[in-house]
Amino acid sequence: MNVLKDILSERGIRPTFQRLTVLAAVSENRSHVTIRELHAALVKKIPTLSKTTLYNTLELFSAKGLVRSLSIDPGEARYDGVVAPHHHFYCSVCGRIIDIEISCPTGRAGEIHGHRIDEVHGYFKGVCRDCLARPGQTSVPPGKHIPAQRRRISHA
Amino acid sequence: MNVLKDILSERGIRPTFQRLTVLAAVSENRSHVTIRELHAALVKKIPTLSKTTLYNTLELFSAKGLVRSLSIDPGEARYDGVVAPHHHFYCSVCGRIIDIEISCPTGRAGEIHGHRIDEVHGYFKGVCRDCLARPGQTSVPPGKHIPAQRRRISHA
DNA sequence: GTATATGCAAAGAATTTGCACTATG
DNA sequence: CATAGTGCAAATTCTTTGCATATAC
Repeated sequence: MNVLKDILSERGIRPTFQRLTVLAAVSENRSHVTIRELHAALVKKIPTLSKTTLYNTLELFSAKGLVRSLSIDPGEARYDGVVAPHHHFYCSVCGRIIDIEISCPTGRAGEIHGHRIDEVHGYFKGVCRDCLARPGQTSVPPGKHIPAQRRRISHA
Repeated sequence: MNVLKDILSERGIRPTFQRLTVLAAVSENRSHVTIRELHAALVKKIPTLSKTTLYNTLELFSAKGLVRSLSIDPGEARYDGVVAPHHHFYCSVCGRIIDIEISCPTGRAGEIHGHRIDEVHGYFKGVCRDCLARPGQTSVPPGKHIPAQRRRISHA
């Protein structure tokens, strides 16, 4: 647990209890959490935790390169604890995000046409293997956006 | 103008005046418009045009492959009239989106690890050439998100 | 002790929904 | 005429802001 404290200190971030808890959650968890999910999970440990703190903390972490902010899910930001270059697959049926382990050679350049590149994002949209297999869901039209509220499908 | 009508009819979309106007605007305009921008531009032609219709129309067009919905700009969806595969560059200072004319070979596959791929999105975040050149703006920290309201910078 | 972080409540903005009205085939 | 599209207003949801309190150094 002192490792996390060092990670923050090294980057000039005050290691508060909230920040350490968030960093632990995002690092362990291999998933791509939303503020909402993270808040729901962490209020169990910190009952007074506010979403404001989560917004502040995750933007700070993102600026310091500790997490990556994903704009895949329309209408809700997601955060990835894995900073190493990789791509993502977004399932338009269940809303799940799956890691795709390829990296873009072009992004390494650091600049394109004079524009400074800070981040490289690659993602694919479609229907995931599980949703394709699930009967009655096979004919989902491409490009259809499913709002967050009615997208909760368990992949048990 | 009858060409646009045919484009819609061919895909089983009723060619209403609103839809034809939207299709014309998105096709001509090489930019990546938001609902807000599109509404501001089109109320001049159709004073009664509602944002609801724009949301409906653009989602329909996206589902039919006439436009591509971009989730690059955090907090606001953008629509691209160019469907051909290409990437995008998002400037975190001015919020502008610039086309990057490279295409991803992996995306052509149609499927990855059993997941069906409908769309391929690649984008880079950073600071654009113009904003780098503008004095006093050169030290923008990477990853910082600028809300839409205070991001209006003219590139005249 | 001072600067910074947290948390609450309220404000702001994008998107969705319900329903009456209108236009298309 | 019947079906499908449009538009208004209200509701929802995500995100940001202001300020008082609490915490780290």
